[in-house]
Amino acid sequence: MPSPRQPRAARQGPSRAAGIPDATVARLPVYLRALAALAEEGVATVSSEELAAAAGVGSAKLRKDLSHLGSYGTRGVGYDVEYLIYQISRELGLTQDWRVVIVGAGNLGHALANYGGFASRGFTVVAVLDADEALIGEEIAGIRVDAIGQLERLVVEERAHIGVVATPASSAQAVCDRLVAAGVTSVLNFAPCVLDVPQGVMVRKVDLSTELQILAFHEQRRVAADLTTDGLDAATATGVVAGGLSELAR
Amino acid sequence: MPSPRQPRAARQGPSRAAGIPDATVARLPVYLRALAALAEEGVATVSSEELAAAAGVGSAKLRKDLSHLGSYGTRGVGYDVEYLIYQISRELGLTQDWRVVIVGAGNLGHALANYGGFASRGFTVVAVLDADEALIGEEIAGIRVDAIGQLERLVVEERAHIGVVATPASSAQAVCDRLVAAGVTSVLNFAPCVLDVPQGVMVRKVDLSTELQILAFHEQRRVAADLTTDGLDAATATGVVAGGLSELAR
DNA sequence: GTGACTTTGTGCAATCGTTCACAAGTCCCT
DNA sequence: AGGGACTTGTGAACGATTGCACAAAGTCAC
Repeated sequence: MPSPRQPRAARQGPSRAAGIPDATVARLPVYLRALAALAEEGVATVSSEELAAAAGVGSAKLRKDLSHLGSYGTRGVGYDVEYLIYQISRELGLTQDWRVVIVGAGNLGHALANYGGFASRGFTVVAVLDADEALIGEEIAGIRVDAIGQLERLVVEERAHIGVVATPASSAQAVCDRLVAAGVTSVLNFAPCVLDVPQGVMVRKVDLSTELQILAFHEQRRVAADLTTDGLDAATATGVVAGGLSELAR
Repeated sequence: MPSPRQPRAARQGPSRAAGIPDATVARLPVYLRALAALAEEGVATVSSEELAAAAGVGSAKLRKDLSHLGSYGTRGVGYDVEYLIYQISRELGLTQDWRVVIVGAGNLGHALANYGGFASRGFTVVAVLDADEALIGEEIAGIRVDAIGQLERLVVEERAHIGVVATPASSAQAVCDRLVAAGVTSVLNFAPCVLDVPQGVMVRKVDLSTELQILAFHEQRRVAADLTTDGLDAATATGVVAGGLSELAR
């Protein structure tokens, strides 16, 4: 049997459909935030060097990223802050309002619903849902917590685009399925699990535990390197690590 | 050939020092979680195909990732679940306990301190700090909230490795500086801003707002595509987009 | 022990992303 | 008006990551 064709389903990768690389898209919000801070200070124009420093990237990368949107800078001068804010916002789709449903009103759901950044840039929380009777009726950030049973009705009535899953992992997939069935096409998942979705639905995951584990990896690596300090370079550290592995190589 | 040696620049990128690519490290926690779920179900061995499906990646990628840790599989059979859990845990540094300080006991700090995933895998919250007098003394998940003034003392006394910044953006940089000065070498930043740290300190950012904006980009892209391909199936979306854009067209 | 079957580990090629280096504009000063 | 200083936008080199295809290495049935 020659290569059992992958059923193409549940493919995370969404879109080189239009010419903006995913890596660039992921950085645009950072630029936008840096620009907003500059605008706040009354700065009218920035060079790629300055903006890059504020965003924590290299200037060449920043210029290439922005070049994917168009030629919005002026040579010899830099970028007009307000104009660039507008262009990036437009590209990201922040000029329209996106309606968000949050499922799960536990600690995390509370934090999310109260998060100021939501409203600030075109995102409106239209519903907060939970399965726990005790939470239903509570008001979070001016929004009443509804029963999970209202999910389908609210998604349709409120024409929600984005669903936020802030439930325990055990119910995340079921909640996600219901969100998608009701018409949600983008899901932001805070539950520590992989969500299966039909082709065409976009999922992004925010995972505290994963981030901590990545930090732990680098901490451990640092400690291993420290053991070999005093004039020894990284090559030696590599040796030490390899030695650690060899302990189990047989 | 003059061989233009890279000057070992103080890049953010920390570590090709040892052979594990960053992209692989970022996926190891996902594999670990999938493996834990399998172990829970009593599964003893998995093939790369099965594990890859559970983790949402391709099987070739998974095998290449695991090959960076060593040869822990058995050809013709697959991977022993328990053994692989142990190996990945060890590589990630989860076999030792990492002490975590959380700064900010607002909504997010509460959620983080209560997050079960912390304790489950080698992470111990040793302190929760806040500047708000009203919160000090409160107990979250069995830990008393201390005043921000205790930061330096607690980091040193508790020998904390990792700092979690869950404060407003306005105080994030100051808090981060104090954490680093006190001896923290890894920072997990939830505040919506870029943190400057000295060379050698690792920062990772978790940013809700960024994730939402990335989703918005793809939503917008999808809607635009629907306009060209589909007929008037998504009449509502059509109206919304046209309206949203026209509002800014002048 | 043998042969059929399964699955890993990996060289290779293609793709994707980053960095360098510089021509082409723009502004300012004289 | 012209020259010098500065900055963008981008071709090209480089490096990292992904996906393919298959030999090597094991298991299982008999």
